[in-house]
This record gives sequence, C-alpha cells and structure tokens, in this order.
Amino acid sequence: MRSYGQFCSMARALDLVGDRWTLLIVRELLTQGPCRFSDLRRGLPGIASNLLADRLREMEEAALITRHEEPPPVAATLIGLTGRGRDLGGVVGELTRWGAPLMTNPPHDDAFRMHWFALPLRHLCRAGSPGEPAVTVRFGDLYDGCDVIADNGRIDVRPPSARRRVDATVTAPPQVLVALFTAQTSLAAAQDQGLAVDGSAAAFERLLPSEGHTDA
Amino acid sequence: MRSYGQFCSMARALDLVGDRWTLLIVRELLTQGPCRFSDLRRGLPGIASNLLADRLREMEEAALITRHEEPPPVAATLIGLTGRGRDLGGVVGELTRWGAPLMTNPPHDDAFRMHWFALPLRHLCRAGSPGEPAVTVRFGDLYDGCDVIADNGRIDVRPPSARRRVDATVTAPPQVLVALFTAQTSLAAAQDQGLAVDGSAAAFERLLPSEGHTDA
DNA sequence: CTGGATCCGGGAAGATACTG
DNA sequence: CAGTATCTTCCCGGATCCAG
Repeated sequence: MRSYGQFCSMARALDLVGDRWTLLIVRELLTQGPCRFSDLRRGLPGIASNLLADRLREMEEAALITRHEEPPPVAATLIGLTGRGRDLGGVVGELTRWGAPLMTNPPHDDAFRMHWFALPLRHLCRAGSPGEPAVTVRFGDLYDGCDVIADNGRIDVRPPSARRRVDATVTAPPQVLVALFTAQTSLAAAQDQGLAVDGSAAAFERLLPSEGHTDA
Repeated sequence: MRSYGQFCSMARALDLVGDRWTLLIVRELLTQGPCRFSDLRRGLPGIASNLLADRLREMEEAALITRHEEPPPVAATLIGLTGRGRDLGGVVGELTRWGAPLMTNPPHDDAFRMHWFALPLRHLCRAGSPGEPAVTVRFGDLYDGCDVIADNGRIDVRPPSARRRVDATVTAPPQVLVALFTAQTSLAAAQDQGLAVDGSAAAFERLLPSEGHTDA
C-alpha cells in the first residue's frame, strides 16, 4: 500500500494493515491458528491466489506473520502470526463488534464459513456463573467450525480439535444462528428454520443468551 | 469499495470503512468535531479533492456522517459524525494504539498536524490523583492543536477553543513530543530539542508520565 | 495436490485544472 | 468554499499456467 505520509500513529498502522484483505487474513490466523496457503484460500473466498501471495509477502516483511516448514510426512508450510500480528486482535475485535449490527441483513449470496463466528461467539454466548458445570459445544465441524468452551464463568472459543470431546455439535443456517444468539428468535423457531443439535441439547441451551436480554 | 461478499461481521464492517482514507476522515471528525470540507483537506494532507468528495458521499450514504448548513454570516456546510460514525471510536482507538510503536521511527518527510496527537495524548498524559488541582494545557494552537484537561484524576482531550482559558501552551517538533511522553527523553533534553512551554511550566509538567515508568 | 507466478482488463486512486 | 472534470497511474480481480 502507498503510505499516507503522515506522522500519525493511526496512519502508520494503516500503512501496514490498511490494504485490502490484510485484516481478513489476520482474522483467519487468529480464529484458525497457523494455516497453510490453501487453508487461507478456503477461509477467504473471493481472494485471488496472486493477491494472497502478495499480501503474505508484505505481511512477512512487516513481521506480522512467519512461515515455518512442517517436517514430513506433512511437508507443508505453516503460516502463523507473530506477537505483533496477534496484537492486532484488538483492532479485529473492534471491527467485528462495530459490524455486528450489519449482520441482521440477510446473507443474499454472500459466502459463509462457520469459523467466522468464532470472534462474535465469544461475546454472544452466555458465560454463566462459576458454579455451573463446564460445557463444550462445537459449531460446524472439524473442517470448518469452532469449539466453544464455557467453564468457570468464562467463554473460550478455539479452533476445532479432533482430540477434544464435545457435549454437542450444532449446525444451522448462519442467519438463524445470528437471530438466535442476538435473542431475536426462540430456540424452537430456530429449530424450525434448520438449526440442529447433535448430542446434549442442554449443553447447547446453556450457551444461549438469558431470557431477560431479549428485545421483545 | 467492492464488497467482500462474506457473511461475516468484520468483512461487512470493512465493506463500509475499509476504503482508503475513510477511517482517517473519521479520525479528523472525532478529534476536531464537525468540520468544513476545507478543514478536512487541511487535516488530511495528500488527499485529492475528488477523492475526499467521493468518500464523503459514500459515508453519507452509509449514514456515518451528516451535513448541515450553517446560517449566515458563516454560510458554510458543516460535516459531522452520526452516532454510528462516532461508534467507530473503538476501531480508531485500537488502530492508534497498535500503531504507537511505529511512531518511534523519525518522521522523515511525513506531514504532521498537532491535532493528530489528540487520541494518543489521552492515554499518554498522567491522569494524576483526584486530589491534584485541575490543569488545562494547549498543544499547538487554535488552528491546529488540542486542549488537554486533567481534572479529578481524569484526562480529557478536546478540540482547541478560543473560549477556554489555558494554563500553558506547548509547541515542539513531533518526534520530541513522542520521546518525551513515552519517557524516552527528559524534559530538559526535550527543551534543548525545541520544546517550548508558554505559561505555567508546572501545569505542563503535571501531565508528564511519572518517573517510575521510564524504560531506563 | 500445494504454492505459487504471469498476463491482462477494469476500476479505483492520485494529480491537476477549472468552476459556480 | 466546495466541489467537478479530466487524465494518468497503478492496484485489484480473474483466468490461466507451472514447478516441486
């Protein structure tokens, strides 16, 4: 990106991360952990491969990411965030929060990946009190999803792991998930609209926002 | 800007504010209050007038800003943020914070406006304890600056006002100001490098970060 | 298959001049 | 003061091709 040429903290930040796609790449690496080139392409539908390669080169020069070879039999290059890259979590979080009201508009023909909900879910799930038993719920699946762990009054959202035992697995059309977790819709209505819980329904309900917060 | 076409909160946010210059326009309006077209040009050195007009049109469509005519004898159009536009303060703040380490590099031939320091100064000035007397210090001047008000253990930074009585007025080369408020430099050294305080030196020193926080 | 590189068309950004 | 008009430049997007 062309520099703004301004001696200003924010302008200099945008000189590094203001390019198209750059912050979305950070979103992917934050929510998915270290990724391969092809993982990033799957998580960034619409990006051209040359653009992704360009961005990764620039981000490596700016010390936002690092690459390291995995030993055989994997033999792939893993791309991960540096500390400085991970520090962009605050920026990503604020953008995500500011954009939340825009999610009430239907998806039309937008692409969707379940793991994009990882960041919003951290704040939309009901943390509960420290006394309540811990639950683990998978949204989506191993190849595109996230695991929500509610424990000790805290919500933790992590990339899905095959080694993790989950109490329930949830799938749903994205707009149904939005409506349910913003308390615009009841669980029963969500199930009518395609939400399905495999495993402990109680574990999933444990994450829903409390009744008192509905807009109605 | 072309839409990313992703049903994701952050991607939809960037569809609206990810364009070049957009967030810098928000910075201007946040730190300066409602501005005229020519005020924005002065605060955004490097922007082409047609681009500024384009961005303002798009931001008005997105309901981030509003325009209202001032009655004579002013007879100018004032551009101000809507509530939704002001909500971008969190995004602007996080970008500013993340970019702070980049300010240690010298300005070279970067442009500079004193009011760009308004956002960083809110966190760099020592708030002090509620017991200490209130002080008001102007950085820069009425046409490009900001007023820092330390009162009751809180720091408030506002656009400069002719109606405000100030205890001191400070001018300095920007990199000297950065070094001083990040405790990389002593006050005496800063004065050697061009920092000048008009009025109460004690009022200004009251804002400096406490000694215990220096890196040395 | 992964991880790109290359080429090309269209459109956004940038520079400058001009106007009601 | 607050833009518009015009021209140029360059980035982005899409397709294709290629080496390990």
